[in-house]
Amino acid sequence: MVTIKDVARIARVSVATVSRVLNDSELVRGNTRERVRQAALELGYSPHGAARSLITNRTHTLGVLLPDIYGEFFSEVIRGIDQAAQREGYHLLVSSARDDLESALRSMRGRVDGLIVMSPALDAGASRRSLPERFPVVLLNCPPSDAAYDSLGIANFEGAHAMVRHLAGLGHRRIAIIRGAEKNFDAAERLRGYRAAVKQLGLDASPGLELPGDFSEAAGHAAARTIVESGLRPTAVFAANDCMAIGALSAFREAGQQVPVDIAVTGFDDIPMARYVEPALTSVHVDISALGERATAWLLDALGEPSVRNLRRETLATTLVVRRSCGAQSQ
Amino acid sequence: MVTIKDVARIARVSVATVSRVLNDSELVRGNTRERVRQAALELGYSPHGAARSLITNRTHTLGVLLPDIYGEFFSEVIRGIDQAAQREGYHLLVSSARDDLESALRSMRGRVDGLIVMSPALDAGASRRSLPERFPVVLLNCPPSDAAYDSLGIANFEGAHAMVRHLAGLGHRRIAIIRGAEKNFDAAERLRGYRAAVKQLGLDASPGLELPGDFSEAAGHAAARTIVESGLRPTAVFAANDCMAIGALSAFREAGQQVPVDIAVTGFDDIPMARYVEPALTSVHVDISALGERATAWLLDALGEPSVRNLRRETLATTLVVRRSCGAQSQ
DNA sequence: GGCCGAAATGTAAACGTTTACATTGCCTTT
DNA sequence: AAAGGCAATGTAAACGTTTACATTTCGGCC
Repeated sequence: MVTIKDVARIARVSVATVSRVLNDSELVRGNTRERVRQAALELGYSPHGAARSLITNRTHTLGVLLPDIYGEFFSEVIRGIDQAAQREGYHLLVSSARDDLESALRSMRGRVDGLIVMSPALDAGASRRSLPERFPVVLLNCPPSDAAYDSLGIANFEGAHAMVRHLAGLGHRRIAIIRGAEKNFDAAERLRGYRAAVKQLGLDASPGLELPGDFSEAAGHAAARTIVESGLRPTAVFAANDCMAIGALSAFREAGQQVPVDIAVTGFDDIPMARYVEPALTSVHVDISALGERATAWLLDALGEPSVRNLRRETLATTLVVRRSCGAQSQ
Repeated sequence: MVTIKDVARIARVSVATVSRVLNDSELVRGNTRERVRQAALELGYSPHGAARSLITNRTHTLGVLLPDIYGEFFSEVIRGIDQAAQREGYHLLVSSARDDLESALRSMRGRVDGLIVMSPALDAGASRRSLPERFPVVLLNCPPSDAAYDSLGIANFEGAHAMVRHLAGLGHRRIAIIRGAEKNFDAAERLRGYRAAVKQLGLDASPGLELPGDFSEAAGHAAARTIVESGLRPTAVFAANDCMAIGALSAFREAGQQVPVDIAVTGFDDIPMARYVEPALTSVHVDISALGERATAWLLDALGEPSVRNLRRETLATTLVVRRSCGAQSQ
């Protein structure tokens, strides 16, 4: 392994000079600068990241902690993060730590300059305590907490509320919801938005209309079957995410129910697939990659000025995307 | 920042002993072991990754270099990698380096123990030369090269060949192909498979039946329009990936052509979306996450025994998935 | 020509670990 | 009781950088 010493030897200078050249210091003569550059190139030298990190206390790496690496959502969010990070020359240390956030966090110490943590579990308070005190962290889609971290999320409540309003506007009075995962913050917020709208608009509010789910396609399928077999007879079904909506679509098709004629179905997230299913799915659009980009921007910001800053807390707006599955005429 | 020295001081032992405890060395008495554990816990100590890497020359991190972080393919492959890596306690340093593989590689020096590189560009020979000589690397979906690296890919040729055979078996004689990106290895192989099958089965082989594409949905849409407007009149269209097939589906629908009655459409990759489009897409299934898992397994293997091993080279089999878009009765 | 200050370069400490080697203490053996 | 051996612990060097500080070089000025 070729080190800075080798370069120094070849260029006939001290290691300090080599280091200076490589870090674009001003105080080295053009002459020697060239000699060093040449030597480095010749030897195919590139500095040892760990050694550099040790002394500078900077890794130029951002840690990304996700509950699970799965599906389109993850893909999009990490794309946004990567884009923003790469622009500033930062690397990404990615880890899916559904089971053990704590240990994942520990093992990232001394490896990253900051963290983007997505842990929508409602009871994650404990693991969050294991974050170092004054370490730059941005929370993604996390329940609001007393913790002193920047926090970024999406407008779950408002999105769900808007969706129910939209359905009500189409004349629906009995709207069922397929709930998201238990203990999931996003799921809880969407449910809250649903309930608020139902109450506000004076819609039918039987507890039976709230079906359990866990964000999986299978759960959507099961919920739709329950609806078909029970006597609930809702005229519309709002699934807490698109996957479940898609599962519901196929269940209804199997049961011989026509969507949207017999029953309207809508989702949440507007994943790319939503526009391709049959019928195309009405959903709540979330700009997922923007979420990642923004989180990264914040984090890099915080890295720049590690002084005490006031907490940032923001909720990204959502927009209703009307397609055929809800039965509205507008395409 | 709490270091090993602090722990040593609190536990009233030397740093060596602390280190030994933390690395599960046998030669420390249960008594002191407990004292150290206690102190570490109390202080919330966790070892500094960079410092550790510097001395051990191990980072416990795998580098993942992708041409682009985009869409389902990436998501799946990285999921496979992550799964396998996590099992062995390895981290993932992910980077999308479409533009500058070279610099991405350099900046990973001293940060990773091995690399998984996916660079399907046909002219990537140059950048590959910038890989350190005897460094563990697994190439993914790369053109075969003289380079001395393990290489893992998918059976593009065979998959395309099988698809054309399948279509021919349904009675099609004029089968068009929407080609993948120029200079892309996978694309070239799929084209080769198409041509071989066409020739072997004595199908119509007009050059006009080979339409340009770049793996994007838009390209598929454009190609389908060309087909509709030209006098080519193929009875089946084989798109080199599912995205393009989906684009073609929508173009045909807009043109009032019924799939599969008027024209059959098939794809490649079998992304999750394929089964949800209307009509469900016949495709060539590739187990993408298995690709990632296997690559990781190889890499970890190589890390274990850095002696001279013979090169591994493997091609993952594909399977035909018949759905409605090709017009076969079998569901 | 000697001196001064600035510019260029060198020297060595520091970063937080691991680990080879040295030291200590204790038990067994004679 | 002395010697020897082994288990437990300590000491310090090493890893490859960066950087504060020391030293050298050099040009210009008197």
